[in-house]
Amino acid sequence: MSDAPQSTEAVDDYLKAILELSGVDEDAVTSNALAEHLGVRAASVTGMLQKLAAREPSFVHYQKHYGVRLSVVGRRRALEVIRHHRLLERFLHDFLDYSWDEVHEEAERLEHYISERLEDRIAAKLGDPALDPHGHSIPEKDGAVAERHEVALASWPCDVPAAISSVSDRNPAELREMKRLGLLPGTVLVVEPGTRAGSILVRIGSDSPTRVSSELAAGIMLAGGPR
Amino acid sequence: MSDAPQSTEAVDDYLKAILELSGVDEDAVTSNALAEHLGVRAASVTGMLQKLAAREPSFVHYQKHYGVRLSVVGRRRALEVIRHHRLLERFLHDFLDYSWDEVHEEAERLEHYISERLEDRIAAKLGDPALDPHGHSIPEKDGAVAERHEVALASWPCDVPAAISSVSDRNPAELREMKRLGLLPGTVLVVEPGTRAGSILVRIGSDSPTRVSSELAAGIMLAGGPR
DNA sequence: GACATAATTTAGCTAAACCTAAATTACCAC
DNA sequence: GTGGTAATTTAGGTTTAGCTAAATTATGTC
Ligand SMILES: [Mn+2]
Ligand SMILES: [Mn+2]
Ligand SMILES: [Mn+2]
Ligand SMILES: [Mn+2]
Repeated sequence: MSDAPQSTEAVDDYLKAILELSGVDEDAVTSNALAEHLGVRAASVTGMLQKLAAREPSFVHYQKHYGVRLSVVGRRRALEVIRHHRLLERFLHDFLDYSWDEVHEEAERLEHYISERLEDRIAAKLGDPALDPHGHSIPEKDGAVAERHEVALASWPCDVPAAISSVSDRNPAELREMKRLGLLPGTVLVVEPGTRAGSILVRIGSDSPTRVSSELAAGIMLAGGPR
Repeated sequence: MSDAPQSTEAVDDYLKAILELSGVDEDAVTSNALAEHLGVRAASVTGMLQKLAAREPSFVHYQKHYGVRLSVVGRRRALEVIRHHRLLERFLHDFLDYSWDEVHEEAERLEHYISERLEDRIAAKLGDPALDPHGHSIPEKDGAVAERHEVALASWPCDVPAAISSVSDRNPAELREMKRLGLLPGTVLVVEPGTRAGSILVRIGSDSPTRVSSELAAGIMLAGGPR
């Protein structure tokens, strides 16, 4: 029933960015990295980090000149917004005929504005999905996240089969290209020895190998192959 | 492809309020009426009206001390937002199990943030509906609005049958009460002579008459009965 | 025609969230 | 340890949208 939103779109986006950039080991994130990721100036980041640290309860632990980490509360909110984002992507894709390169932009805005009720109804309609259309796992309502070991395609060894576990949803053109090449979550592939600087040679099933540019490969994450 | 939104949530809400308050004959709307409707101070309204008038292209025609009217552009945007609102209400109600007293609040926020694409997909999914769950007509994509003659229940003559055409969606408790009493859009009723100050006696079909409070009645609009 | 009252506007302030330009600080090399 | 460079913060400014308090304007009444 309370009407005062606990956070704004900008705050949400900072929290998500800190979570994403801090990685699995939850390193401190630098102002510059955040500025780059969010497309704002470093000075603006400093201003926001000071506010995020100052609020009660605090969303981050911030040490001037040494970077920022999420507090428990901040992490909780970041995961909530990511849950919104991924549920929305799944919903737009499965129920409203969005293609997988269209969902991200729409979800990026709406994630901040849907209520708990809508979140729950969408999750129910979808049957509580575990993954979004790009293979990213959807945090549980209580903030639990499925642990997964992912390795970038670029650093996967040759001749060891692996399945694509997820792909970056940031660039629509790249997503269309991945789809064209058959590089979808779940696809099993083998990296071939013919790797050159600037591209990687990849075989899917028994087809002839495909050359995947480094930019495209950078967005592709693998899980250990079928054992 | 352009990313700069033409209006903000606040601007949208002012435009909608001006449209609603100016009525069918499009009277000028006073600052006080807007302040009341929007829940802000009259001074804030003046400030906003000056901005709405000053922008290029202007959203309103504003004469200080004499009220405000929508420009063609402003009216166009107001109708666009109302289309979003009513499509969202219909969608939440029909596809996501929202009850008719829950839809308004959610739509009130989301109406400002859905893209043209999502608007179109929702409309398609619903089969281009003409009415929202409260009986209000949904403006067409080109801004056309179906003309309807509506009369308040309070000023309808006795013993002349009429159908409920729409009900106010502003108050969830009132909506639940209307539903309990069977006062839904499409319901045919007759006003009985037993009208007292504070309430109206209404007969639905061949049931025994129901007493409807003035507050509830104030939200109920009728169309001419079956001829 | 002058006044009281109500409606409305102006003036000056606040909070978010951004910006640029100018410090400041950390840290690496020598 | 002293510099130099890159990273970061501070200082000061903008825009949007609200606020309060103090004018100002419109208008109905005598
Ligand atoms: Mn976002
Ligand atoms: Mn995604
Ligand atoms: Mn609104
Ligand atoms: Mn409605």
